[in-house]
Amino acid sequence: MFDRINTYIIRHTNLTVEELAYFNSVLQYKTFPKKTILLHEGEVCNFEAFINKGCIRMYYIDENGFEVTLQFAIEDWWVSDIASFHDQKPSAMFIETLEECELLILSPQTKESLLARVPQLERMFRILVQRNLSSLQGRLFKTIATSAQDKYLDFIKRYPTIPQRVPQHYIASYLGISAEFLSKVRTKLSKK
Amino acid sequence: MFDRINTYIIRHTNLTVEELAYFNSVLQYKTFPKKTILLHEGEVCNFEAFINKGCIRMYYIDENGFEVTLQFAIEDWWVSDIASFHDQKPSAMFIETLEECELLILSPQTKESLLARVPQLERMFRILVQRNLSSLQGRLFKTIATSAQDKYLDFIKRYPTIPQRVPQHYIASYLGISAEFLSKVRTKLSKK
DNA sequence: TGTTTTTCTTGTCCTAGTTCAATGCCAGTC
DNA sequence: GACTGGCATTGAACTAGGACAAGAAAAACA
Repeated sequence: MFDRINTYIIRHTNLTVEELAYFNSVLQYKTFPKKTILLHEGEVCNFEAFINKGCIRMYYIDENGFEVTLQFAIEDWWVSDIASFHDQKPSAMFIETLEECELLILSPQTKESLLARVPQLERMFRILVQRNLSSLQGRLFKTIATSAQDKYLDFIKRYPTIPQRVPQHYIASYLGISAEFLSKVRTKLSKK
Repeated sequence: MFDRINTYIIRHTNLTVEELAYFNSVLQYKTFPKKTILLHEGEVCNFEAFINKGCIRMYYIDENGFEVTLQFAIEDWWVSDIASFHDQKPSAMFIETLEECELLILSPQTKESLLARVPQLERMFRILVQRNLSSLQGRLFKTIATSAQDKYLDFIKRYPTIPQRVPQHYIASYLGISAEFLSKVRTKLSKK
């Protein structure tokens, strides 16, 4: 049950055996069926979850019902609306399972006490957020500066396993293009 | 010289007087003229700087010379390519002063030893990055989901002082629209 | 002060991507 | 094994915004 996350932790920290055991002891293991909404817009996000198995999507919806996928997350990723989680304020996004999921969950309280007891994790979480920030910066750049086709090619290169796991129109909403146009881009590419 | 940053630190932490004094002692104060490039694409970013005075722009340039402004930063902001700074790897972005600037600078080494000596700052920097991440998420959403006009209106609402300080075509490149089109949006708005 | 450089505006034409609507295509599921 | 509801594809008509060019205005500079 903790194999996957422990491998992850060992790669990113040098916790002692005791610390690791303590870490495991505060995690809450939970499974969710496909298409479960874990976080609704307007709710406070009370989890930071490590994906042991499954696939999750984070997205925004505007007044007109227009959807933008912020992130797909699969095994070994952490998911949370970190701002909502941390400041305990209402979230602007949705988080939804796309497959049946096994998650290892931290609540704000357990994370707090975990960080107090194992300060080294403070660093790990900071680095995690930094990586996230940096890749989001790069993505914003690409979103603005490159064509639909290039964004799509870049996407399948960066996340080669995602297209097999999620419906194509979600990928379109990640790239910031319409589902129809993504389809047209794909047929054009396949003709080459 | 340290008034501004100390006010900032006091608001975000509860350092002791000694810790604060130590923090001040490791900061390097430097001034730069307008239009100085502080970080060039391809270089390793060796600073994390608090802006005591001035205005700075972070941006990307693609192969065709197309520019995207990632961020404007003014007094009380920290600027750095955090991924490059932290991992000591080449940056993909430029950082440039738009006005004469007074900066308080941390090098990777001083930041490292600072965090070791004042662990509370680890938390402050993590929160800083989290805020950054969260606002970038919101921005990506708006970039994809809203019209040029709405993006511009949102921008001047969020950053009311920036338009007086930076050329308009940089704002266009922040919004992801052409300078010409921003001009057209503005004349249309002023006619109403 | 005049000169040079940078920034801003305006118009025309153009295109990448959207919207809408129709059709076909599975994968469940009763 | 027929029926359903989500997905994907395709086409036609449309539009937000881009590219280019040329001038006006405003800063910077000496």
